[in-house]
Amino acid sequence: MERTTPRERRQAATRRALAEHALRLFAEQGYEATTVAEIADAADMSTRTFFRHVRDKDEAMFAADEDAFADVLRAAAAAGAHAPPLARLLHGVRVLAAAAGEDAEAKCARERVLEENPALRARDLAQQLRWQQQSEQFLRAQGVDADEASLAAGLTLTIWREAYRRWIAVSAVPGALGEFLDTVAGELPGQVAVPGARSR
Amino acid sequence: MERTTPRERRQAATRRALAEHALRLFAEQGYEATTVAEIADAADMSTRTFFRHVRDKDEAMFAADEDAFADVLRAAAAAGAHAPPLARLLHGVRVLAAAAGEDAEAKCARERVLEENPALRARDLAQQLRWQQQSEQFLRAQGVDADEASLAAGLTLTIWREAYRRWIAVSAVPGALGEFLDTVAGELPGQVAVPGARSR
DNA sequence: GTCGACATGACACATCGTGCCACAACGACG
DNA sequence: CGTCGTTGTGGCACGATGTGTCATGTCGAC
Repeated sequence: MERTTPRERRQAATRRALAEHALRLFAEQGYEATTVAEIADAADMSTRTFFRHVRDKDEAMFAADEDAFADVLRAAAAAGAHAPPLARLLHGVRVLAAAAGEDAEAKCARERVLEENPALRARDLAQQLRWQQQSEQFLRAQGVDADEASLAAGLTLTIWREAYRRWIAVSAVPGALGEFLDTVAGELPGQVAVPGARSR
Repeated sequence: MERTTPRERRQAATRRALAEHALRLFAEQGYEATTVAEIADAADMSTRTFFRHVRDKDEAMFAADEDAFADVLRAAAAAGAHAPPLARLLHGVRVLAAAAGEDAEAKCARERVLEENPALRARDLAQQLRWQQQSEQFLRAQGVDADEASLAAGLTLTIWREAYRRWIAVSAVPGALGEFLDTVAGELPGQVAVPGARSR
């Protein structure tokens, strides 16, 4: 059932507000030029309280994403254990694709900020790695072989990233991200068919 | 011909020394517990000079890796433009596998440090992304279609990471990394064959 | 109304990273 | 021989980040 307490809801709202203000300020005046005090001011809190809600300045921008991934695994579980591991995970990330389509403008702004700030890009990649590891654990919990689970999770992330890249390249046309996921997944066999294991 | 000036060689040596001391100190006493002053002391320089050789504390550990990737693209170019894009890049990363086999202990220590410090892990991922982008540009310069180049570069990185993970899992047995590369590449067709593009 | 758990603020503090100036080594040039 | 410019380095001050600690406020339970 997953009841959420008022306290949890209030904290989630605070994180969402922090993420919005951080993204806006970073986009407007740059990451380095924005101080923690400014973000905290925008969100009506002291800097000390700021650091109680997010670990550091970087995390302000990603604070809201933390909770977005549980839906992916829920959808993946709904795909059923009869499907191939990669297909299960792909079914899950379609949920993420639908959610991203909701606020395409924010995703573009976010991507511009990541582009210009290697530190934030690094943070983003680290978050994706955590998602990959959670996906791998999910598959293993469903009985998938360890190596196969790891590779499938890695491939899923690669497909997601490539589809996302193409989606941003076309200015995040609503709904197109899901189609790109299918397109990229369809290109995989052609990529891997020939080279393979030249086992000596 | 690529002649290196004495100045360049001296700076490279300094970066290598910084990387060794940083990795050792991070492994011994932890990343957070190690101050810039300690690393600088170990390398016989002031903190001010430390920041003239590396951008920040993180980069101290990665300072030596910067130059390692050119060899990969050289080897990839040697594979010839008749091979499929993925095969070309895989041929390149085998060079990296051979180099990594030289100092397996250092790679294990490094991996332990990365494991325990999300900030360093993030930095590592960002470096891998830069390599991926350079690989993509390399393929495009060879006439490969943009989307195909991007996907091939992403797949290569996924294969590398999975092979590297398995190599570390067996305590970096000398020479095994190259074999893992072939193994993982050989598993790809089985992973992608079935799920593919369920185009509606 | 009182109590306890929790959120917040204020202050001090260590550390990080940079701007600026000073000093030393070294070669070029008159 | 002396002066200049370049390069590498250290010292110092400073803004900014992030944390420990204590004090205050808020809110529900009783």
